[in-house]
Amino acid sequence: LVAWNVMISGCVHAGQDELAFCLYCEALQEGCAPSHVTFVSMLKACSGGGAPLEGMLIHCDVIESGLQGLVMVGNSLIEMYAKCNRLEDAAHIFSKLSKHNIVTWNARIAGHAHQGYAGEAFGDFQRMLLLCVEPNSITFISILIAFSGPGSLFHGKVIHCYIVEILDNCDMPIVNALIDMYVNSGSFELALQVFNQMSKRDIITWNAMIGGCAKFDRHEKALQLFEQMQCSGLEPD
RNA sequence: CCCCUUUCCC
Repeated sequence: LVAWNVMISGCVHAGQDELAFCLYCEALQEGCAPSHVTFVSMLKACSGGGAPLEGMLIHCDVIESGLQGLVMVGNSLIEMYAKCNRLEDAAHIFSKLSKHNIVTWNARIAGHAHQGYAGEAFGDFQRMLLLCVEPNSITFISILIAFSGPGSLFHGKVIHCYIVEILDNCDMPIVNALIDMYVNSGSFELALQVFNQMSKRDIITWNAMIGGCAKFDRHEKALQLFEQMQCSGLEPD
């Protein structure tokens, strides 16, 4: 079983979703009982390709296996339905899951955020805080995605302040998400301000900021940053 | 083998 899981998760990581399906079917035909690891990988394969029908088939197998109560499996089901644009089904899984951990909340917040339901995402965020679930980096990134759009600059700033207030040092992915939020919310100046204040930058930081320059027609600034990036020793990708 | 996340592509 572990051998099957290694191959299946390997395919999913490599983006070979259909191959993962073939292997999954073969494993079943050989009488192998899938484990929660198998399901997590297979549900990810369905999310990646936006394959709700396959996802539902896997969901049926999950129920048959009796593993549907495991929080990891539930989280993967929520993610799969959210990525297949089926937020109602994701919500249904969420409500039936007795144990919600930080990943469960993050999956829901990210699901709402990516589909433009900023209010829902923020509501989830507030509810998890009320339940005293500690937000982590991924929570903050997900809520920033919710407010990455025209007209949400104010909310984005509020979240930014909140993050600064409760975190003494944000890690790079959060700051990268902040830059992206400001770019998409229409404030090039604030994005640049955050960028300039960073002590460390990775390739995503540079890409986000250079892409931001392009969106605001600041081509000379984009070129300048591009050169600066290479001076800092990073290769463009 | 082990669930959620940020740039770009789609």
